[in-house]
Amino acid sequence: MEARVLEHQDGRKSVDQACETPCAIERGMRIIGGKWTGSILWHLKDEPVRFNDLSRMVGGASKKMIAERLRQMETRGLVRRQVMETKPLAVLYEITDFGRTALGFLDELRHWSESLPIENREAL
Amino acid sequence: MEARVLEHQDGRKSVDQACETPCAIERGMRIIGGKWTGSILWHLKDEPVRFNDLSRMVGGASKKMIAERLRQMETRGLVRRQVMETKPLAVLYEITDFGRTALGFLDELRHWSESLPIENREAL
DNA sequence: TCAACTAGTATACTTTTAGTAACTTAGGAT
DNA sequence: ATCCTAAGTTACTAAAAGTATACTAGTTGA
Repeated sequence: MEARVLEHQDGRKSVDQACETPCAIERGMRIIGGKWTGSILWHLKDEPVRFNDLSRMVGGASKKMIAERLRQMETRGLVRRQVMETKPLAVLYEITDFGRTALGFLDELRHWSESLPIENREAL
Repeated sequence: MEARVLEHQDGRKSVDQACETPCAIERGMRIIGGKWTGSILWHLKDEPVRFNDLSRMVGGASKKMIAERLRQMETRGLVRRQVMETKPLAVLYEITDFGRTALGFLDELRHWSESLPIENREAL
């Protein structure tokens, strides 16, 4: 993280401790920063939610997107899928303990986002 | 944020207070969650940085990406571009006070990301 | 019987984003 | 002359994300 620019005697430059490739912030963003990922996780924070209810909650995202994200989040261990063998079968998505560890900064992000001036909100 | 599922007498369902379209978390992600945006901002936290130095610091991103992101961040008020009329002209990018307000959760994200188990780090 | 629900999948198509690589314009050093 | 630097831009390609419709197959209620 502490990248420093070095200047050689011959004028060439190089960067010490550059983020070779994705540094921590970038890696984190790739796990939690995907479109809809944060929203979905947030909506699961209180209780397990069924697929269709979830897609109703996350306005703007199509079922295809919700399904794709949920698969991805499942393989990454953020959510758990459980099938309830009830009459009209129900599939519940539940946040995992690991998923819960991400709620902290999602909440910070939410606060930050809500405090934004109008012009920044508009600029979605 | 507090979406609730309502069941009507006739069996139809709807969601109360659904995230009509992008809720706070989603909006925030669209401002700060773009690819490289977080990294770039983070690298500006200590001091203004020149364009090429920045692109060396943010490994993996091309100059085109850095330039695009910087333009976007500039219009969103996260960074400021200042041209120094020195012999070989220098362009400095500086974080704004507004940009600074985002450093809090970027740091949280960094902590979270660094604490991830290997299998999640690999899954970039 | 009809319509709406469940949890998706399938298909097709468009748009947006990300990525590479080469190029520009101008100065400085070897 | 030739190469390096700065700060980008341009052209093109590839991949991701989006839309929208239709479909499965079984359930429930009017």
